[in-house]
Amino acid sequence: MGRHSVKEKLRKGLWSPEEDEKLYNYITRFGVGCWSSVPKLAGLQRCGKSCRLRWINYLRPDLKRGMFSQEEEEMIFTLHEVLGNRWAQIAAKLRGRTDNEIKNYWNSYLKKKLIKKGIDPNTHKPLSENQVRNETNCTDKASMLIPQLPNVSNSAEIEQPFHFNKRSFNSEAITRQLTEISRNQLVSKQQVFDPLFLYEFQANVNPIGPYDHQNQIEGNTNFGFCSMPRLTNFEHGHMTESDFSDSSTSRMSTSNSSNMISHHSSSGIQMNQMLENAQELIWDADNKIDSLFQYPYDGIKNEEDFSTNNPLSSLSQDLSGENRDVSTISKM
DNA sequence: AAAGACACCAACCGCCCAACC
DNA sequence: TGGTTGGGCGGTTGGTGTCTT
Repeated sequence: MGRHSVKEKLRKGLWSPEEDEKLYNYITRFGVGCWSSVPKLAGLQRCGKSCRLRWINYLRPDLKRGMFSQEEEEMIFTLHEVLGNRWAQIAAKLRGRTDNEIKNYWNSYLKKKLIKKGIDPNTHKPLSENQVRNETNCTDKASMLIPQLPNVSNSAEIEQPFHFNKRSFNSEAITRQLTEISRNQLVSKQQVFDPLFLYEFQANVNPIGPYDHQNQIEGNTNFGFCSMPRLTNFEHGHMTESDFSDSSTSRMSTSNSSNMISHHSSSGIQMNQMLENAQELIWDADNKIDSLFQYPYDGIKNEEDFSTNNPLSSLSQDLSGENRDVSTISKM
């Protein structure tokens, strides 16, 4: 930071749709070479670092965003127990999620949930009674805001409407969903090609092939940027019920959207074993996690096994006893 | 209806490390 | 070998929306 010239007037704060468009167009066209040169080449009044962050946390086409699935919550919980606050490493195991997103989710939701369960979010060990009392006092209001939901042990139950409070069902949340939809519209138009292509040509920038990126970009000139989540997209009046459910369904169907996740998920036995393996390798977190995920995955093939054998299952169920997805709300 | 409290999250900050010269 | 630069990361902040009183 602070390495740019003081004379330069660099913008800060929220990104405008125009800025997003410039950055997106530039990266999709030329890939990422040197972040420090990106703003200049893309015509942005931002520092390279800011561009990088914006791309990684928001514009990247392979971002999943939306609500976290049960599997993802379990993954985060398990990984955090082993890795601690190494959000980047945790994010690396959750494709489509950013470290920032996971960090925020942890701090705003999972942490409180753990405390409420009497578990120290730092150590993942039970809090003493005093600690529980103190923590609970500190987070009473927050706890009350966390929806009290029935445990969900199978996907069918997830489909059922969950109890929600005002906070879990508000226009802000929906607006975020809509923003996500808008962003997806942008991205989906790009996904006539390999969604991961960017990574490929980041490594080997070639604006021409193997894809004709220019044509793709030019063919996508009418995508809608929506960079400021809370200011979008009602005003456009484009949100139809089908839009809404389509998008939420895509997130809701964890069998689809979390294929990537289930790729990392496993049966309870495997998960248990993985955790044990990981804990034995505590001196080397990277190796630990790699060992966690070195097993072949074919999704959670037996959720009963998972629930029965995974020591974290009861918590996980409680943690993710809801699938806080607007699709369930939309059914109400 | 208004003001304060609270929650969420995008973005920033500052540090660290590796690569380069 | 030491200085500079760029990228990555975790912690923190500030803006905004919602809820409560």
